Amino acid sequence: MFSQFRNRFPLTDEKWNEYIGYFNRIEVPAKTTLLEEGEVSKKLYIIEKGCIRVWFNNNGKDLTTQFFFENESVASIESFMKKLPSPTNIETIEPSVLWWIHKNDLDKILEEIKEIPELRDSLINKLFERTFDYMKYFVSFIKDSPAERYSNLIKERPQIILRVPQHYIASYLGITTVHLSRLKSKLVNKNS
Amino acid sequence: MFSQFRNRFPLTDEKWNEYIGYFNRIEVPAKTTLLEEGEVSKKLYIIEKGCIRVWFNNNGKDLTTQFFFENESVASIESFMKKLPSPTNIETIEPSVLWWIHKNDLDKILEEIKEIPELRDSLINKLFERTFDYMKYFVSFIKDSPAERYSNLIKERPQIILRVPQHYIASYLGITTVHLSRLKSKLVNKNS
DNA sequence: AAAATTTGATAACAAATGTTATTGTCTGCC
DNA sequence: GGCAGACAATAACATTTGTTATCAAATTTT
Repeated sequence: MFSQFRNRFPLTDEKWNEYIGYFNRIEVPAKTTLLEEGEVSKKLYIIEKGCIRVWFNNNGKDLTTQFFFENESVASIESFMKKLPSPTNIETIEPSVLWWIHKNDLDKILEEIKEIPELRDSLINKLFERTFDYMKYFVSFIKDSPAERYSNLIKERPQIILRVPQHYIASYLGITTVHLSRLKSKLVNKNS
Repeated sequence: MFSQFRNRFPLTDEKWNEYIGYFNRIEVPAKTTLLEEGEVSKKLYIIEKGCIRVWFNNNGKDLTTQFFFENESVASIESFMKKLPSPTNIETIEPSVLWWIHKNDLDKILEEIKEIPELRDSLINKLFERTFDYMKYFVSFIKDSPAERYSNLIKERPQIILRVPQHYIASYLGITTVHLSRLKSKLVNKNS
C-alpha cells in the first residue's frame, strides 16, 4: 500500500516506520458510514480497495458531491482542517479496504513535512491542483448542459460510470434520475 | 494601499521597500482587457479601486466565471502558476486603479515568504480557503435552483448585484438574461 | 443635444428538465 | 428457491428554463 508513497518521499527508514505505525487498516462492507453529518471529521481515510462517496441530506434528498477510488484520500476536508461539524456524510459504496490515520498524528507528520522544501512545495502544489479541479467543476456547470457533463464524466472519470449506482451519479450531475436515464437512452440512439 | 498588508507581515523595512518597488500602479477605463484568451498570464493585479471580471467565449457566448473587487488580487491563476495559455480573458468592469506585479518578481517574494513559518502557513491556509470556496460554489449548483443561487448572491456578495451589469451576473449563475430578469420580477412580487 | 450603444424588461413560443407513478430486473439474504 | 429491497427504464403530465424578437430606459460617444 505505501510503497508508492515511499519512493516519492526522501525520509529515513526510522521516520517511515514511525509514520506507518500511525495508520490502521480496516475492511468494511458496502454502505458503511464512515462519518455522519454533524460530527467533526477526525480521521483521514486512504482507499486500498473499494469506493466511497461524500453526500448530504438536502430537504430529504440524498445529494452526492464527491466520489473517491483506490489510492485516493478522503475526509470531510473543511471539518477535518478546522474541527467544525461536517455538513456531509462519508459512506462506502463498495465493500472496501481502508487505511485511516487520526488527525493528531497526521498533523505531526505535516509539521515535519513542511520543513522539507521539496515536500512542502509538493503539498502546496497539490493544494493548487485541487483548487484548479474545483474551478473546472464549477465552470462546467456554467458552460455545459447536463448531457455534456455526463459525456465528460464518461471520458474523464469512467470509474464513476462503471462502479457507481446511477442515482448517485444523477445527483452529482445536479439532475434527477429520470433525466439521467433519458440522457443515456438518447446517447444510445445517437450512437446506433 | 499596502499599509493593511504591512501590518500583518513581520518583514524588515528594507524588505518592504524592495517588495513595494516591484509593484506598478495603473489607471484604466471600464472594459479594458488585462489578459486575453490564449496569452500566458504573467501579471498579478491587485485592485485599489474598481472591479474586474474573468470570462471566456463559449461558442460565441460570453460567459463570466469570476468577479473581483477592491483589495482582491486577480490573475488567470492556472495560467499564471504553470505558464500555460489562459483559457479566459480578464477585463475591467468599472474604471479602475490597479497595481500589478510581474510573476518573476512575485516568485522572488514567495520564495522568501515560504521560509518564514507564519507567512508560509498563512499562504497554505489561504489556498485551503480558496478550495473551500470553490467547493461551495460547486455544491451550490447541485443543491440550489437558479432562484436560490441568485438570493444567495444578494446575501453573500451584494457588491456583485450592485455594481455588475445583469447579463454578466446571468452567465455567472449559469442562466440566461431573460431568465434572470424573470427571477427578479418574481422576487419583487413575493416581497410586495 | 442627437445618435449610437448598452442595458434591462417582457411576451410568445420551444425545448429541457422535474414529478409522480408504474413496471421490470437484479441482488443479497434467509 | 423465494422474498424484500435496491436499482433502472419509461410514460404522462407539470414546471422551469431557453430562444427570439421587440420595446424602453439609461449611458456613452460624438
